[in-house]
Amino acid sequence: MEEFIARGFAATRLDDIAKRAGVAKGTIYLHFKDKESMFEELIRTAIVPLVMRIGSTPPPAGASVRDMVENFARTFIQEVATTRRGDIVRLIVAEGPRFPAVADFYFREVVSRGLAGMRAMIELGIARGEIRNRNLAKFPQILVAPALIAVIWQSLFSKHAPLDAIDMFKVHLDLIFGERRTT
Amino acid sequence: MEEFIARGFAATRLDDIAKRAGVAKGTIYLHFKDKESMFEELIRTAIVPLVMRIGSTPPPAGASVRDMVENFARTFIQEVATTRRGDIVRLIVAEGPRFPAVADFYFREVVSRGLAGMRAMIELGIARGEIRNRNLAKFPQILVAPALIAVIWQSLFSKHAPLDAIDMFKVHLDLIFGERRTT
Amino acid sequence: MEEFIARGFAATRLDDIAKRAGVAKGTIYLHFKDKESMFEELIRTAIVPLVMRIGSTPPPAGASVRDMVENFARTFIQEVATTRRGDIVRLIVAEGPRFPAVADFYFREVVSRGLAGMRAMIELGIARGEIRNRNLAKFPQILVAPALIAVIWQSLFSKHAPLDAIDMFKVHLDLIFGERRTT
Amino acid sequence: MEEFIARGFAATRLDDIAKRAGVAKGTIYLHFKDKESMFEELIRTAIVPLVMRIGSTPPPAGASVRDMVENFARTFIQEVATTRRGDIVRLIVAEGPRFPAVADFYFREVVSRGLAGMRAMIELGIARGEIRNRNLAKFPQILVAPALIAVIWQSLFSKHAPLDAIDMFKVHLDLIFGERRTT
DNA sequence: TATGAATGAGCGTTCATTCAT
DNA sequence: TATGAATGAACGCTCATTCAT
Repeated sequence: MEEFIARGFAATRLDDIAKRAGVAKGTIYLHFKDKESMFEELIRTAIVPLVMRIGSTPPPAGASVRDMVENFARTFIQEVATTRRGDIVRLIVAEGPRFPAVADFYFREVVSRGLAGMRAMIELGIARGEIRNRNLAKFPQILVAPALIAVIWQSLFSKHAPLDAIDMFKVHLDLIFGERRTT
Repeated sequence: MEEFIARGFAATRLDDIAKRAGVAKGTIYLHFKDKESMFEELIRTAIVPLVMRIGSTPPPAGASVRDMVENFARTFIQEVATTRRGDIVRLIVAEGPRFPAVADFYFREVVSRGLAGMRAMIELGIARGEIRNRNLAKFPQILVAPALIAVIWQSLFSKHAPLDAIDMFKVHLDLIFGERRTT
Repeated sequence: MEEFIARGFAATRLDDIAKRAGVAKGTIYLHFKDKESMFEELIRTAIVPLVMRIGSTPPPAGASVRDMVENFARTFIQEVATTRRGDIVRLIVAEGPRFPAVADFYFREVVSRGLAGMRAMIELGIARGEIRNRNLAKFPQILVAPALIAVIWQSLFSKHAPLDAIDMFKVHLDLIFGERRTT
Repeated sequence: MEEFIARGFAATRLDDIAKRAGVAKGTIYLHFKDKESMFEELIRTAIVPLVMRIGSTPPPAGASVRDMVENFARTFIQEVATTRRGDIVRLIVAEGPRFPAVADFYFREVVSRGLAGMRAMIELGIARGEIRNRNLAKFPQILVAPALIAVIWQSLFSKHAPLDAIDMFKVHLDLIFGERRTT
């Protein structure tokens, strides 16, 4: 996976994967049909812990919706956006169009579920009066957009200009939930 | 450029580029040092009209900041996000890490300028009282995040679930500028 | 053996042989030094029953030489030429030049013995007055030539044009022994 | 072609072909789609001069059918059976079953035409009273069988026991046309 | 004796790059 | 300036062979 992340699908050599895995080249073919299916399977298995790592954070009891979303985003940013795992997301963006199976899987397992979860939260926030804008439930993408931006920024521009993703997300939450008096 | 967009750097063959360009393969080397520098130059020259297309929209006289931003976003979404040009952005996200020159150029010419422009608008909005959240000026990324999301969504998931990017952006603007009474 | 017949030496995989034999791949190496010697041994052991099947037909008591030869040829054609066994002969023709040990063995065990037998018959036929051409004893190959042709035809051209090998052989015998009045 | 003859299809390496042809390996792919089609095309183009070499011998004026056939066979044996060209025939026998296109072509261009020519000669021989056995026309294969045997013998057994193919063929002709008084 | 996972040399094929024309 | 045939390094993949169990 590290090799695919570092070089992309086409530029990654089976030789390097084998070397890094500490096995002979032929051994790879005992586990995978070919390079393509290896890539797809690796992505698939890499996504599961990615989702787990996010989903496993239990919402604190008696928490406001804002706290829940903030918790969620903080976990994502700390555990994904600012680590090598974030590059998996970038890898999917990069190779998705040429690997429909990857894009399909990602949409099904991560995107649609994640958005459904976000939508539920938004609706809860609306019901509780924490969120005023009722249309937000139609576009839960807005809620997560800055987190995704953070992932991309990290890979491409962090050395040009560091970005405090958590701070950014808090400002974003202020837009949605209203500004807090204390910051 | 079309070929690079469709297949990525590594999977694109000079043969196909030459065919599409209507020249012989050898002719390419009269204009470019090698495949890498051709890619970098093409990206560079492709970005300019991309920026032009956005920047050229003159702000309507006497417009509110919201109108200006909305105009801007509408142009971007119509002219970039929902067309093949949007894939250039995705291409940069995909190949950027392996082509620092590309990422550098993109940051310098597009991202930093774009964000500076956004920041100026945000500050104008704050000054005029249109925008309440003063912290937004620290993170102009938030302003454009949904537009970028739209680009990525278009490439990867539009066939799974179409996304009305303009509607989404309007909701996003409502978060920033406050909800309009009439929609 | 079936695998070697179907695909030739080089294109046959030990994997398939092991599967067909119902053993693990490694087990093969307990019985054979390597693929080459396995091929040679298999050919050797396959030839024995091939010869047996032909040689075992007892000449009918009081038979004419022509009857003996015809019997012999009929057995060969029915038991070898028109069955999978015939392909062993073709396999030897195909791989012989690259496996001198195979060609040597085949020459020693089958060809020279078979020709010696044919020569004896021809001489008997000449002695009994059944065969007029005394020179035939110098080239017993002529006697069996149509049978070999039948084997090759079967493998290569039977689907283009079927060949009644037994009828052909009878005509051939007519040339040697003189035409019979009744057909 | 020499390489295929010497080693068979599967065991022949493109490297060796390129080396022998004095070109780089990649150059091969400017002329042939892949190894298989190269093999098929080479066989095809090798057969043409093979046929030409035989068919070009003009029948001597006022020749008997026996003379014509003998001439024909002598040319075949001298120009094909006892030279490297004969191995092309053996190669077809060897690889034909795995290359239906080759077997088909060979049947169409060589076998069926050759047999038709032989049949015509036989019928002429019958008409002229040179050949008594009218059934021979049904199996022109018999006429050429010893010539084919000679080809195979040459490849496999000539070092064990040399075979005078021309002498053998004369005896064979004696069987068909009747023995000549003088030899 | 039997296994089958692991090996790695070797093959067919591709494609960026060169250069004689 | 333009060509495109030729190159050959490099890659994905196969498969005969080995060896720890």
